[in-house]
Amino acid sequence: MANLRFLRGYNDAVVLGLARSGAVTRVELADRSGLTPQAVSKVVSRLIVDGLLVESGTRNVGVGKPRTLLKLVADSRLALGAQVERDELRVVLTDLAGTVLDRAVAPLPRDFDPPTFVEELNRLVDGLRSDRLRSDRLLGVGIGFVGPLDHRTGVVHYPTGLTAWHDVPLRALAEKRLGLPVVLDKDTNTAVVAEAWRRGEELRDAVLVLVGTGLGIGMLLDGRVHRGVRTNAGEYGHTTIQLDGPPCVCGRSGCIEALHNLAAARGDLVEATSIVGVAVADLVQLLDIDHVVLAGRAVLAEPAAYLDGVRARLPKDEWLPVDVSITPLGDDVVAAGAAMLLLSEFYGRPR
Amino acid sequence: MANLRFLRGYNDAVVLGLARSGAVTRVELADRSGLTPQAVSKVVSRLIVDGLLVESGTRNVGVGKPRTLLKLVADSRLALGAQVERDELRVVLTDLAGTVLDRAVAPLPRDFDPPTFVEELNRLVDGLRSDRLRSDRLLGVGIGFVGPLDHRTGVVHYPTGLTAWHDVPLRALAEKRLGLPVVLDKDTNTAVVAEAWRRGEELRDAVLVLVGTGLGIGMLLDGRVHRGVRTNAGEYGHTTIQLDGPPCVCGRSGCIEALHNLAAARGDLVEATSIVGVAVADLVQLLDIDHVVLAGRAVLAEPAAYLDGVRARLPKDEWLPVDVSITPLGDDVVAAGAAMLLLSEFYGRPR
DNA sequence: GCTTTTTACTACACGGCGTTGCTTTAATCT
DNA sequence: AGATTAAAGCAACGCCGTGTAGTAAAAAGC
Repeated sequence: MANLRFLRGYNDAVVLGLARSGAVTRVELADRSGLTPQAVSKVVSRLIVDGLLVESGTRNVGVGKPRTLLKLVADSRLALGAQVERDELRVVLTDLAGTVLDRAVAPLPRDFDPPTFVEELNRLVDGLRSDRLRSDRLLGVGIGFVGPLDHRTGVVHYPTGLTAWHDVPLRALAEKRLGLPVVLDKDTNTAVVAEAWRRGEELRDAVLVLVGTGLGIGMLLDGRVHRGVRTNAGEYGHTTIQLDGPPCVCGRSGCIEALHNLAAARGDLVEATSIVGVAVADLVQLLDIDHVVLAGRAVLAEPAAYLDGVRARLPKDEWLPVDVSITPLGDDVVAAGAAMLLLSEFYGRPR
Repeated sequence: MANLRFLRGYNDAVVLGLARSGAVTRVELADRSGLTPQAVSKVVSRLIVDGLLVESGTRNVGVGKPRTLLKLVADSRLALGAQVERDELRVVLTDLAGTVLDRAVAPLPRDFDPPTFVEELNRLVDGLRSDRLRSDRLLGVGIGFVGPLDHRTGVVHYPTGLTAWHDVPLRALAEKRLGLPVVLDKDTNTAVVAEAWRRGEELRDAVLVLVGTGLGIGMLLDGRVHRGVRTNAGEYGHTTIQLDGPPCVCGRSGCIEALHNLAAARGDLVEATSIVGVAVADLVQLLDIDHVVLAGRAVLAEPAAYLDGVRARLPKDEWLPVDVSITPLGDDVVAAGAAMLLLSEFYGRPR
């Protein structure tokens, strides 16, 4: 279905998305969005009334009236984002521009259960929002969890190592306890949302590779996060890369994750990064993406080695340059992305 | 950009897409599209005026006025589709429902050049359109070509084995010679369009695996064909599946295609189909799709074996059933999909 | 220093979109 | 036969982006 409300929301999101990249003018917005100048004027005035944009000076580009610069009011809306790992909970506060303003980290007990988790989440969230936060600016909380889970219904299915989590309606539980809107997604997806939200239209086809104890990816395809039929896409760690390779915990053998972890365990960094490199090269060919972002504990421990390992394995065709980088958000990428996922529910393009 | 014309085109396409699956009523269209009954009435009356739909009887579902059945006028619009292989050109005529009405096949000379090809294409197209075709119903021609090529600009880059094809603006050449709108896409993409167009909303996340001399895939993700930044996505044949495997023509080693072709060459059908099965299982995990369609000369020669090989390797989790099938379009799938790609340019959802 | 030109931006009427509220039509139920 | 139920159409409406025309503010020309 598509109606006029959809139309307006869509165009508002397009303009706001362009404004996120930095100071712009109405004329540039019209050029880059394809909207007419009048439509841009209307959209911009709506956004100014809502406090999301402000005029900030002028820019002269030749003869004629100088263009009015428009700037995002980054702190007009804020969101919290949480990363849930098997041993740790991290919550960050970000603004509309995707800047991390504050963070809190707490350990989680071994094999924690849902009530324990929700209480701990509430404690960290309260700590972050009490400080300087007028509550009307805080939009909600995003949660990046390990899969499998269902993004649409907000239910955690049965993550390995967390025995008390079978079909837990986490979004509903958290919304009730926190009194705030909550969105739930896989950690790899929130991580790629972080990159997409911050870099805007520039990033349309990208993969974020999260290398920790496992190896998962978040896919941004044609500007949208690809989640698959059951929010389960991105399970790349258990892709076969050596048909007759060593057995893996997943039951199959020769998986990327198994080979990588074996190499890493015996201290063979070159081999470990090379396996990630081959795997990423395969992805680039399969999906035809132009950006690869590396993240996760393993990568952040040896960023240069992983960068080299991946870059060395990529196809060298000059007409297909692939940009490989380490996430500038570091350990915050999953939590910050969860916050931006929530921002995008309010200010991203409607579905 | 999104304006009112976009809005109308979008809703028209939604309704027409639902009507493609078979006879429907306005009430059902409203339910399934999310549009209000009144909006559906307006859309339907537009489509009836354009000759795309007709009322055809009533269906009684209880008390009250019976629902009016609406039927797609399948032959109100027609399109031609071409498949270009290294030794053969195939052109088919399809209607709005995706039914193949007629076909023509001709051999192509070894390492044919663009002018030769365009002439041969024109000859086959003329043969098909002279017969019974009032030209106002024929919308244009779609071409499924081997990659790499650029779907947006309609330029063929440099397919291996065709030395005269370096950056050839095939879409422009063909449009000029045929006097019809032309779209160009990779053969794997047109093939998956064929499945998507025929099966409608039912098919939203699927992969079509085309096994011939090479192994390529077409990806339908969230209802849209994923082409990647440079229309080059789907090069799955050269994905590494055996790190220390035999060298491949692509310069790397242990590629799916190399291993499959080696097994097939030595007549080991079990091994060949098993390799495709592992590769497809990897894809299902990575992309979280629920439909896999097998196609291509190798598959059509041994359909049962490939079906078994793939089904045996898929994860058995009951909550993730994956439907595996052989394309019912057989050898026509690429050409028919090219025709449907052209239909979708006119009657599919606008971008 | 004044006018002209160029460019940025906006006020307003308009056509087109889906929506709302009501009416008409055509079945079944009592 | 009348009541009830459901489908579908009609008309008024609110809101969307657009087209036209106008205003504002700078540089350029003389």
